Order: sequence, then structure tokens, then C-alpha cells
Amino acid sequence: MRISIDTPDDFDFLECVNAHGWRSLLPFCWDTEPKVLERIEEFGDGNAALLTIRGSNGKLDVDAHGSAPEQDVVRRVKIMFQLDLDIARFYTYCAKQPALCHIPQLRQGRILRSPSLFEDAVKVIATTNTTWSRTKGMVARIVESFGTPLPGDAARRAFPRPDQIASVTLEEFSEKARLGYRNASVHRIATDIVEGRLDLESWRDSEITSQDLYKRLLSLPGIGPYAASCLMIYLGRYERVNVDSWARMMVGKELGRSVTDKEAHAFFEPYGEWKALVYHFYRWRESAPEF
DNA sequence: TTCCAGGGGTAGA
DNA sequence: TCTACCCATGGA
Repeated sequence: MRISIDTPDDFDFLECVNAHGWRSLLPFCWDTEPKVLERIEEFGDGNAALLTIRGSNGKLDVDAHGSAPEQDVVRRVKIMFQLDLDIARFYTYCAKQPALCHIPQLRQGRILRSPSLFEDAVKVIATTNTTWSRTKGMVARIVESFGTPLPGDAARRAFPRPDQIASVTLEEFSEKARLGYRNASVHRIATDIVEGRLDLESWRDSEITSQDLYKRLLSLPGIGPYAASCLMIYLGRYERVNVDSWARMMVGKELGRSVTDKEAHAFFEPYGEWKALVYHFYRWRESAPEF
């Protein structure tokens, strides 16, 4: 089944896929040539399907191999590529500043994300205090140990649902996922969702203020200021910079001394409501890890 | 052996 | 609000 999904004029497939390392984390699989993004996705019926996604003029062509309801495929692809995100105001802002005017020219701004906040939260936790190669390993072990396999190819699996993680003990999860001290955080988030104490997907609601959303994200185990700010970006909220070791280093160089997180935040204050997006694309242009 | 990576949690000041 | 310390992991 092929589904064509119209994309906004200010959308660029490659810029979105390359906006950060998510394309290299299972169940995404990026093929540089011929520039195809694959993803194993489960649609709630216990069967996984392979999606292959290509960008072409004004649309995304999605081939679904396996059981995949069309409406659900469209909904999830729109989330992954942030197709409903209105970034016109961001482009207007960038166009006025010489240092940022390349952003609208390149049609940067949208960042590949996961169809669920649960998956993004787990992946962000797996990026904290570790190297990128280890992040890939952690995510791969979660997918390969707990995800629904693709029919006929058990080696390829979807990202596990919360109940697939919560169905095993913390000890078993830790043994298979090997996330170090992060094991308990991921297992508890999954368990809280399954037992009805947490409804992460409802946090996508635009009625929730950014301040409230940030507080909610911080309340999750394993999610601190850095991880919460990353997730805010994926949800289209850019008021908080995800200050990391690179940001501290970069601001420190500018100021000629070591800086506190507060000083790093203050450095990006002039970029107002867009500061996190400005930092994100600056950081990836200057120093993208090998992904 | 020690350090470090796209930090987080906690105690104590 | 800030600082110090500890928290697995595994490659360099």
C-alpha cells in the first residue's frame, strides 16, 4: 500500500531527517542512498509493519508493507515529521537576522521525532550522560528485547509499547536493556503508564502552558532540566534551551571562563521564544556527533 | 586504573 | 538556588 502525504511548502525531508540523531535509533533505519527512512511500526493489532518513507516534491511517499491502517499511518507520519507544526513565525524571525537567515533558506526547523512521547522520553533518557554509540546500543537492546517483531523477519522489531516493558520485572528489564542507572527510570515510566498513573500522550495538548509542561516533564523519573528541554523541543516548545556539556563549553569559550547553567541560559536569552531551536540547529551545524 | 559521555537525584548549606 | 557527591556503563 502506498500513501502520499502532502507536506507544507516550508518542509524539507532531508533537513528534518538529519536534524538530529533520531534517524539512527531503532526502529528507525536511515539509508543514505537512496535516501529512504525505514521504520518498523506496530498498529495496536499485535502485528508490526515496515514503513518506507521517501521525500519528493511537496509530499512524502509512504509504502506500508504489512498490516497498517491508512489513517493511523498518516497520523503517525505527521507526528514524526512535525508536518502540522507552524514554523512561519520562526522563519520570519530568522530572516531578519544575518546569522540565522540560512535556516529558512535551508528549510530547517522541523526535527524528526517518534510517534509517541513515551518513545521520545525513553530515547532522551538513553542519551543522558553517555556517548552516542552507547545510546544506540541501549535503544537497540530495548527494541530487540521487547518490541513486536516484523512478520517473517523477527530480527526487526517495533519500539515496545509501555506494557511490553512493564510486563517484565525491573530485574529482567535491566538484564536485557542494560541501561545502567537509567533502567529503573524507564521501567517506572512504563509501569506508571500501564497502571494508569501517567498519560504521557495527553501532554501533547497545546492548551498546556510551556511552564506547566516543563514541570510535568521534570516530574518524570530520569528526566532533568536537559532531558525535559529536549522533549519540549520535540513538542514544538522552544522557550528553554537544552543546556548540555557542549553549550557550557561554547558559552564558556565566548566568555573566556567556565560558566554555570544559569549563565548558559542567560546567553541564549536574546533569542526569546525561539532560543532552543536556534541553539539546536547551531549545535548540529557546528558539532554533530557521528550518527 | 582513571577518565569521560548530548546528566539526574539527593542532601545539605 | 546552588554545590558536592554518587549513580551504571564500557571504550579510550
